[in-house]
Parts: sequence; C-alpha cells; structure tokens
Amino acid sequence: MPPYTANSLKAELNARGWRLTPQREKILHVFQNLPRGNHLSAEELFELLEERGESISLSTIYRSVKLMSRMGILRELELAEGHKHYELNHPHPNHHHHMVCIQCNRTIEFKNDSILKHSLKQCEKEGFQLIDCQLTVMTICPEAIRMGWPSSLPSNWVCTRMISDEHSHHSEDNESE
Amino acid sequence: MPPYTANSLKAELNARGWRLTPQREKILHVFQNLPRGNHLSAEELFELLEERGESISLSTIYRSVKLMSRMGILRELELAEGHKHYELNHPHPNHHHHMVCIQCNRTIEFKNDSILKHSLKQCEKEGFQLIDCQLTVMTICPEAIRMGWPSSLPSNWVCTRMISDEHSHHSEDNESE
DNA sequence: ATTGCTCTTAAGAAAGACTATCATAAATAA
DNA sequence: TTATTTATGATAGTCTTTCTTAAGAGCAAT
Repeated sequence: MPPYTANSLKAELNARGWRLTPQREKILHVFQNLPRGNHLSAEELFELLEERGESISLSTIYRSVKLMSRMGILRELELAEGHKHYELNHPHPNHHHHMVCIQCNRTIEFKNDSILKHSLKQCEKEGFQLIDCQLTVMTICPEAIRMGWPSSLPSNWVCTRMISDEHSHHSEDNESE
Repeated sequence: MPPYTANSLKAELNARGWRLTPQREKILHVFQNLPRGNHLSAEELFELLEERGESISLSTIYRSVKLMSRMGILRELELAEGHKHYELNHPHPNHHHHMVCIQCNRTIEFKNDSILKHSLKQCEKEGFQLIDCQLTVMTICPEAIRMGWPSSLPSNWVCTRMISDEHSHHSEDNESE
C-alpha cells in the first residue's frame, strides 16, 4: 500500500545523484505510516521522531522534506498562515493553483489544465523537462470589492496597461517615461 | 520624475484602507531618490535609514516593502539566493515567469503572455480582480539532462499521467483509486 | 474648531519559520 | 583503503508572525 520501499526510495534518490540516508528513510517511513489525509509540519515531524528516540536535526528535516517535495515524493501544503505541512504525494490528481487576495490576504485554490499545457510548451521550446508548475495570481477578491476596496490599480503598475492593451485595441496610454 | 508625491502615495494607500505613516513615506522617499536600476535589500534599506538618523525597525521595513510590492508601488526581485531586493516599479513591462531546475537549483526567467490571459480569465470567472500573476515551473534543465540526470518522474507523480494522458490519448494508467 | 472618547491600523520587539553556510561525518567510487 | 562526493548538524541569517503599545481617523459633545 505505501508506494515506497527502502529500495525503491533508494533507486529514486540515486537516479538523481542523491543518497539514501538513515534520516531520509526514517522521515519517509513516518509519512508512509501516517493515516491518509494527515499531514505534518517540519516541527511536528521533528518532535514525533524525537519521541521515538530517533532524533534528526531540524536542518535535516527541513532539507529532506524540501528535497522530497521537489522530487514529487511528498507534497508541500500551505495550510495555515506561517507554516507548511507535508504529506505523501498520493496519485490523486489534485493539481491546483492559487489566487491570493492582496486585500484580505486569503488564498483560494483553483484548477486550470491550460496552465500545465503552457508550462509544458514552454519547457519543450527550451529543452527543459517539466516536473511541476504552480501559478500564483494576485487578486482582489469579490468580498474585498464588495467592501468597497478599489479594484483599480496604481497608475504605474505594469499589468494594467498590458491588460487594457489586450482588451481595448486602441491603446490610450501614451504616458511618457 | 518620481511618480509618487506624499499626497499621491497617501491617496493610493487610503484607497485601500491603509495609512500613510512617516515610516512608509521615508521608505518610499529612499527608493524615489535611488538611481534608476539600483535596488536595495531590506537590510540595506534599514542601514541606509539608520545612517541618516531616521531609524525604522526591521519589522516595519519588511512589512512596508512587502505591502508596497503587493500594491505594485515597489517590485520584489529575487536576485541572489537567500535574500530579496526591492526597487521602484517603473512602468517597464518586465513581467516574466520562472523555470526552476530541481536538479541544479538554477532559476531561468521567461516571458509568456498567455499566462496572464489565463489568469485574467480565471479571475473574471470567479469575480476576482487581477493584480498580478506569477508562474513557477519546476523542471530539469538541458544541462542536467545532458549530465545524465533522468528526466523521467517518480511513478506516482501527478503530472506524469496528466501529461502522458495529454499526449497519448490511450490512457494506459488503469491504476485503481 | 477643539476636546475627549472609541475604533482601527501601524510600529516595534520578540519569537517563530525557514534557508544558507560551513565544518565534520558518512556514503560512494576507485 | 584512500579519494571524492554528498549529507548532516550547528549556527547564523533572512523573512514572517504575533503581541503589546502607540498613533491616526471618526464621531459626539462641548
């Protein structure tokens, strides 16, 4: 049921020039034995291992979860403000992007397959191999707009003119530099 | 020549429910008098103000440059690894996205207007107002591939099957769940 | 207008989360 | 074993969050 054995983890790591260490194995072991849907912060993972008498330094914890996330073994979640959580990257296509409201600071997830397609095209154009992609859209959310916050932008903001250029094909912005 | 006066900054801030404080005014003032193309880290900005006898706490520095970046007054640059720099957001459309190589950790910029269009469409669909967008693509770069690093992905990684689904229209992944 | 009161936001300090650097230790290769 | 590369752990550095205090804005009664 857990997708990784010590051997397959080793193979995965070695394939990229990285090594299987006791620390990495222990960390993965924790995640594999975690009930599905559960997730841990770096700190929680650290304490959990501490309790079991297998103390691993926080540096290594942070480094390992980062590495494994980049490899696609773990998944990095931004749940609460201020700290990340990690879980096994189960093969549940849960690939999404984020809209952040600059007014109320809230984050909303959304799905959009075109983003992945564009990323893939970009990679192919430049000889890169795609692993993952992540779009973050800074916005003003409907609630903020309803509460009267202006949805217009500073006059010198790059996006405004790019978008207005896009919509009205009579470019009215003749501002000098 | 500098696009903001104390009054226009105040208007910009007030419009979003934020206040013009002496600290924010001083910070903007520094950037407005910075030669074009120059940029400052939070630490540098702190020291510069310190020298002038106008000491502002680091917390406030960090908070202010973050706020002004989100508003589009400043622009946040990721130059060196490990710390950010800030500059005035001149109306030079320099809007770009990033490809990160998970193997060698390098970041490459690229431009792609479709991303902005898709972000805009997404925003309109959900009643959000777009301010900015930023795509990060995790990749394996050509150099890393040339050096023999596998460009294939872990078998349980979500993107693989999404992409292979996309390319070969005979979906071969009949794994349960 | 000015004063006092209330409500909201910001500043500063300190703690917390995460990342980078560096010396040492462990793992791989020869 | 020895040489080479990579990882760990400790520490310092960068940035964010939280909390308390201070300051700005709005309103009422003077």
